[in-house]
Amino acid sequence: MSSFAGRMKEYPTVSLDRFDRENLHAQAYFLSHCHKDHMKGLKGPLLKRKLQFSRTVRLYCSFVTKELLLNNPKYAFWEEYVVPLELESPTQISLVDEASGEVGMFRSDAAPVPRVLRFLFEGCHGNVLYTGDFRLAVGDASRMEHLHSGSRVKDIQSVYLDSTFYDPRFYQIPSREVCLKGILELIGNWIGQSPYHVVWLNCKAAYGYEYLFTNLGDEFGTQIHVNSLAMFKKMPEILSYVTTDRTTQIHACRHPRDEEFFQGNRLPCGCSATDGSPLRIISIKPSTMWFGERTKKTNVIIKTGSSSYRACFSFHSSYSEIKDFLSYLQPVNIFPSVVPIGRSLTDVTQMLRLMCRNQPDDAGFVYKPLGVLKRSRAQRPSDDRFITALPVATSLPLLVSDSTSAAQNYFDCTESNGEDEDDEEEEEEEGKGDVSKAPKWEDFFTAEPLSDSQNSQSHSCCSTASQTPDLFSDGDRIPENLDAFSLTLSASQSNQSSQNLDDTLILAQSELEELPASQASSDFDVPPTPESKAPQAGELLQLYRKLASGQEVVIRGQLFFFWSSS
DNA sequence: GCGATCAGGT
DNA sequence: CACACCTGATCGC
Repeated sequence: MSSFAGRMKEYPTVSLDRFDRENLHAQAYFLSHCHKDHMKGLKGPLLKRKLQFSRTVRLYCSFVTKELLLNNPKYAFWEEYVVPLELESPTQISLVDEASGEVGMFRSDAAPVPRVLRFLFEGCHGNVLYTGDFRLAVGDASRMEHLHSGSRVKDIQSVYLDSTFYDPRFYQIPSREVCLKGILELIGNWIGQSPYHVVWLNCKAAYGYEYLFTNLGDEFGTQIHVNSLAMFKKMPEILSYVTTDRTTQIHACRHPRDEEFFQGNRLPCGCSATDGSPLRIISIKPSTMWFGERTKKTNVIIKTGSSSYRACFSFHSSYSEIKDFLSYLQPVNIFPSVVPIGRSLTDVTQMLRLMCRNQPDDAGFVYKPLGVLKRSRAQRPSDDRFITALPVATSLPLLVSDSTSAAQNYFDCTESNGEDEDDEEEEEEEGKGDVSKAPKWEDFFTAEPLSDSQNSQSHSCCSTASQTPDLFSDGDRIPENLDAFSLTLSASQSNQSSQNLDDTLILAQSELEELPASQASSDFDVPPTPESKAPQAGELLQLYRKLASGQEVVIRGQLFFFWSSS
C-alpha cells in the first residue's frame, strides 16, 4: 500500500496521489490511478473548499481515472477541476498560469483500460520520475521512449518508486503473460465441461483486472458478470466485455458476504441455473505469487480447496524487475513509496541506496573536472550481460533505432571500467548472482560534469531516514529558484503489460528547452556551464520565502504530452 | 452525525 | 504467498 506522502523534494508545489495535510497547499495535483491508497484526502472538505476559491488548481490524471473518479459521488465535486491527460497524441497545455488563468486544452479520448500513469517531471530541479503502481518486465525500461532523449537515457535525478516488492524474497513474480495463460487454461478446462460449470473471479480491488476480463472475453467469447456497468460506461473497450446478465459462465460480481455465499455453492449474485440444476462453481482469487532467486518456478495456479484456486496476479514489479529498471535508469536518488511487508523503511532505503548513481561506495565512477566531460555516448560495460537485453528491445520495431544505437554504443566503446565488478559484489547481499540483463548506466554514459557540491548532494537522498522527502530540513537543498520553475511532465501509463509501452507526457518551459537533456537536470547550485543560466540568488530567495510562508507563487509551465505505443 | 484511525478479516 | 478493500469499534469534534 502506498504510503507516499504526496510531495517530491524537487517540485514541492505539486502533490501526487496524496491530498491531505501539507498537500492541501499544492498548486497542482496528480492522480496516477483510482486505488484508494492513492486517493487519501481526495474527498476532504478542506480540499473542496480550497478548490472553490482557486482559479488555477487542477487535478491531472488520465481520462479513464477521471471517469472512475467522477463516477463516485463523493468525488463528484472534482468535476470542474479535473484535467484529463490525453494519451493518444502529443498535447500541450499550460499547467498553471495565475495571470491568465488559462488552462490548455486536451483532446478528450478514452484510453483502452484504466492503466496507471507514471509521471516524469522535467524541470530546473532535474528529471523526476514518479512510478505510481507499476509492473514492468525486465528490459522494459529500455523500450520506454520517454525515458530517453534520442538514444540516451535521460538523466534522472530522483525516482519515487513503487517498492512494494523491493525485497529479495520477491525475487521473481511470473510474468503477466504466463499468469494469464494459466488462468485461461484453468477456466477453459472448467467451463468447457458443461454450461453448469461456472467460475467466480474473486477480485478484491475495484479496478485493475480489466485486462483479465478482456482476455477472457476474447478467449471464450463470453462476457463477464459484474455488479454494475457504471464504472465502465465511458470505456467502450471494456464495456463490451462486461455484463449484468447473470447467465454467463464467468462472474466477477461481489457481495459483502461473497465468501460465505461461495461456501454454500452460491455465486455472489445469487445466480443459479435456469432449469434449477445446481451450478458447479470454482473460485479463482488473483493473488501475488513470488519465487526466490533460486526457487524453481511452480505453477501459477494453486489449488487451495476442493473448488478454490489462487491465480498469480500482481499489480507490482518483482524485486528483479525493479532492480533491472533502476540499474537502467541509475537515478541519483530513489525514494520508496511503499515499505515491503516485514521490512523497515531503513532496510528498503539502504537497499535502494545501492541502486543510486554516485553512491559513495560506487568506486566505479571517477569524476572528472567540471566542464571537461560531457556525457559521452558509451563506455565499455564491464560485463557482457548488457548485450542480452538487446534481442528483447529489437523485437519491438518502434524502438529498433534506440536499441541499435545502444548496441552501437556498446561496440564502439574501447575504454574499460574495470572497477565495475566491485559494484556487483556490493549487491550480493540482497540478491546473490542477480542476473540483471539491462545495460547499466555506465554502459551509456561517462560521468557527467559534477561539482563537489553536487556530488555531496547526490547522496542526501538515500541517507534520509524519512520516507517522506524531508523537504526543507537541509538548507542547501531548498529549491530556491522558483522563478525558473518549470516542469516537463511525462506521464506514462503502465498497463501492467510488458508488451505495451509507453505513454509519456512532458511539461517543459522554453528556457529549459534549449538545454540539452544532460544539462537540464542540473541542480541550481552547480556552477554554470556555458549552456546554463546562473540563478539569481536574491530573487530566488524571495520567492522561496513566499512559498515557505504559504503565499502563492506564480508558476509558469507548459505541459506537453507524448504517447507512443509499441 | 461525521470523519479519522485502527484492528481484523478476506 | 502478503493486496486492496470492507466492516466494525473507538475516539474526537
